[in-house]
Amino acid sequence: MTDPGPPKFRRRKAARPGEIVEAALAVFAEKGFAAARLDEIAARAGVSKGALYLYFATKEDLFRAVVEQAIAPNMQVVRAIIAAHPGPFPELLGLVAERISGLMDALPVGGVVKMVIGEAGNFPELARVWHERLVSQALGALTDAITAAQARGEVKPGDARTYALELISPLLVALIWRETFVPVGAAGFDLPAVARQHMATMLTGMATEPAAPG
Amino acid sequence: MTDPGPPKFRRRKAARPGEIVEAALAVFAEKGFAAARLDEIAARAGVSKGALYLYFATKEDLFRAVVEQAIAPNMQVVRAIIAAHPGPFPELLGLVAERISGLMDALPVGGVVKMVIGEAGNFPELARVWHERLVSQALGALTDAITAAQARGEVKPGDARTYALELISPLLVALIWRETFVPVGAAGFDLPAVARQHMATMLTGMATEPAAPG
Amino acid sequence: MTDPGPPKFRRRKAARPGEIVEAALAVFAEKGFAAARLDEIAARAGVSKGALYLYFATKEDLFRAVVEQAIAPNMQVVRAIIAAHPGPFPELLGLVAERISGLMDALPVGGVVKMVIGEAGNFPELARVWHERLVSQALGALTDAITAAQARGEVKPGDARTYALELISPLLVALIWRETFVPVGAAGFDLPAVARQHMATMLTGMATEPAAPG
Amino acid sequence: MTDPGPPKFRRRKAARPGEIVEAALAVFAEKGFAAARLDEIAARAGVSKGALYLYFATKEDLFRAVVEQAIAPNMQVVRAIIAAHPGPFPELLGLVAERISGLMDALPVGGVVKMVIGEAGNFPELARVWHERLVSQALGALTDAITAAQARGEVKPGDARTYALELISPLLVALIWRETFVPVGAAGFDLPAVARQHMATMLTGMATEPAAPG
DNA sequence: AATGAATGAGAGTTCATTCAT
DNA sequence: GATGAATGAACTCTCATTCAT
Repeated sequence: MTDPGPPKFRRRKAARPGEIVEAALAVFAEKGFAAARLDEIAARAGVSKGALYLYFATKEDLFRAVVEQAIAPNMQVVRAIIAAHPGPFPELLGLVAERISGLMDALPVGGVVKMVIGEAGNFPELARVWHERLVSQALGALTDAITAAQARGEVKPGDARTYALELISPLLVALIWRETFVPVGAAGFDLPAVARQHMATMLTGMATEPAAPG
Repeated sequence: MTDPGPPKFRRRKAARPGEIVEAALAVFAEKGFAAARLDEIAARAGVSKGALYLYFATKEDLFRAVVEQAIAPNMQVVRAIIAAHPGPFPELLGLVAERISGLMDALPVGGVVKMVIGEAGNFPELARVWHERLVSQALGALTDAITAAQARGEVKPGDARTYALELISPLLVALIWRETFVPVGAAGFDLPAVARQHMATMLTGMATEPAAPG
Repeated sequence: MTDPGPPKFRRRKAARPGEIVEAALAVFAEKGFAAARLDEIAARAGVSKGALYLYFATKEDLFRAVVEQAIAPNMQVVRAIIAAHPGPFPELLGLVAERISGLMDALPVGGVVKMVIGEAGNFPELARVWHERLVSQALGALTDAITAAQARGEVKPGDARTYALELISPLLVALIWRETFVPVGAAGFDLPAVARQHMATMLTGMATEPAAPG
Repeated sequence: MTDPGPPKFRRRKAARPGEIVEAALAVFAEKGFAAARLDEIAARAGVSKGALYLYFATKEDLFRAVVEQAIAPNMQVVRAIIAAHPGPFPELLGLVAERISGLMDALPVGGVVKMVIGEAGNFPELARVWHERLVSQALGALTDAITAAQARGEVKPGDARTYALELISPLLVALIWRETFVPVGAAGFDLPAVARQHMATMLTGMATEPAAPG
């Protein structure tokens, strides 16, 4: 995301840390922090175990880098929600339905989410970073949009933050489901389909009653 | 040179395995499998490390016992859903709203859910057991009830399993949220309140006709 | 040397730390801190590598214990010097000559001295402890005795602390010599003999001139 | 991501090995062989770690070069003693007092001595070299001079080699003291002053008759 | 049944050494 | 010649597991 650096003749140098973080992400997401072996991370990154220490001081350091770096791609989700802010309510739901479920589907988010949930207790700072930079941003933007829609009379009264939770949760659970139960034979959920059906349900469920009350 | 230890009163023998599993549940839920230390489990159970091996052959065995034993209390949730099967649809939602959110709130489910999600990759058999005995039962019962309600014309067309997912997810996510982000300062969700609002929203959203008042 | 403790039935427990420190002293004295291998210490103590960690948290901790424990036996030297305090000067030299050279000869002091000199730079706290508890005590007691002898007119004017250094140094160097050059074929020095000759030389050299000056 | 490093001016090639040995001497003297890092040596020499291997095959090789090279400057001490050989005895002591203590004070001998003592056990060949080329030469020359003086009736009977030890030891110990205890707050010894007082004491102590004035 | 000192395989980490550039 | 990224053997340290008591 940052280092353009001088494209000198060093063959790998610049690419290495990225490759290592990528490999580490895969292993940490699969196994969790404690069960992940540096041997395996190194092997997947195609380097020796010692090479990891050229870029990261400890296993924890590498884990931190992984978790923090994993925020970046998911920021698109947050930005998408924030960008939708001022529009009418059905438009917001449409956005959530298509853009966000699409992103969740395309990016390797599932393993990361699983990893963050599983290690939050052992690495509270990272849980905090995820909350502050990503989750609370997304939930807050949605909440604000819903509050605005309520003020415009488009959405029923009710706790806006809870509405936001209601909107997002099925997508998240479908994602976690894919990581948790699909590998042992359960049928998965099609994220975009879930999103479409859920948004339709929520649109009806949250909308104020048609302008002509009995 | 070390701690004097607790007074050496004898303890009823039969209770030991249960106490151990209880202590192990707490530690596994907090740390995950690999990061959990048998030392800590033994200390919390008030027994020596060696005593664990009188009841469980390995750490994995103890973990399996924990995960399997943790299914039992949650079976109430499943049974509650199954029992509600034949009734009219709003009754079902009422049940989910009150009984299930209440159970989730009361039982120490959160840590267990986190643990299952986090370790599913490392212990697929356990993910399978949880899926087969608990999750798929609950989801299936709900799905069947929804299908029946659709057949009765009470619920709109749409994928019934997805509807079931939509119904349960916010409760699950609120639960995970409590485990993951509340400890680092985030505001929590009130499960019964979430359940009530969500069920109201879903009732309107899923109903065949605009929810007729009275 | 100290722990009487309850002579319970634990077979080894009480003796272990002492055995480990003893083995560690031998290896550290031979190799120095960094070159010493925990494998070798454990093997010499007749325990497994892991057992070291039942008693000492880290290699450094073990080293500290060794260096501190090594002070105790050498305290005899200090006490011998202090005890000699009030007597006439030739008596003091006699004491140094026989008692101290004998102790130095009998105790395994040489390796310890070598070790302290070699690691003082890497472990300043230990150098400080040795200085405060042992070396400075011994030198101070000798210095005081010399000052007193000067006041009584038995010893020539001159810096008393330097006189103390002059008195002890040949014994120390003979000790270091034994550790350093004897193993590669050099002839050693007989400590008691060195002490006797040196004390005779110093007695004459330090004494005030016979009462009748030219 | 890292340090920009020093400006890349080329450096005279021929000086390299010398600079490396100099830097290595400093680090080895400070830390000992095992605790010394080639990284640090390279950094202090202002070269890359790889460059060390252009001149020295292994760390041990470099250490050997350092220890052998460190003999050279100290040879002056030996030559000074040898040169004093034929003169009368008080002249010899005067030489030791002034020349040698001055050299010891001026040259960075202390660290080297500490290093040789500390590593003699791990590198016996080097202890041998030091003994043969330096220590035994110096001690032998002094011993010969003392034997000659005894033959001339200037010095009392007694073991000449022990007399030589008595003469040199306080200087050596004062040197070691400076390396070992002064850094942790102990008061140091002024080498020339120690030498002067000690030689005066020894002159009286060793002389055949009570030092005849004039 | 119960203990906890002891084990030892295996983990993370360091660092002398190598080699493509 | 010179670099410094990369290696891998060897180290310290951890912890599930065992066993004499």
